[in-house]
Amino acid sequence: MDFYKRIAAVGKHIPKGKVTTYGQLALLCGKPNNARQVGYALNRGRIGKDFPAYRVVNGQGYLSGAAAFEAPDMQRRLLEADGVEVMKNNRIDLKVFGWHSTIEEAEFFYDLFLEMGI
DNA sequence: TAGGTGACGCGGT
DNA sequence: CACCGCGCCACCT
Repeated sequence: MDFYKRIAAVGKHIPKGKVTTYGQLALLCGKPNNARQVGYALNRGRIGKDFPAYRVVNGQGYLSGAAAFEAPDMQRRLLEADGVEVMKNNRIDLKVFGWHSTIEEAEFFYDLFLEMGI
């Protein structure tokens, strides 16, 4: 299993106007205890330039990776361009903008990984 | 090879 | 809300 390739594959399905979390990506990729590695991979650019890293926040809705973008407010501006409301404290209301993936989607990705051989 | 690190997460105080 | 501790684990020294 190639964790990083899986992350890249899932990233293409995060809906515009929604955000996901490190933990949820790890879960969908089959490693529920590897949320830290998702952050690590993004920080080190291991996923790929086309991956929408700005749509990933931590479990509390905070833009914990904002400092790693080209500009400190880059992630915020990209999200607002998506129609996502970012609060003053650099936080997002996950109840409203969180991507709540379903069991069906989890199974979809499981099958996708199988097809892709990753 | 042994330890330190961290875009994490959860539970407790 | 703010801390804090702990479990987690691929990567780096």
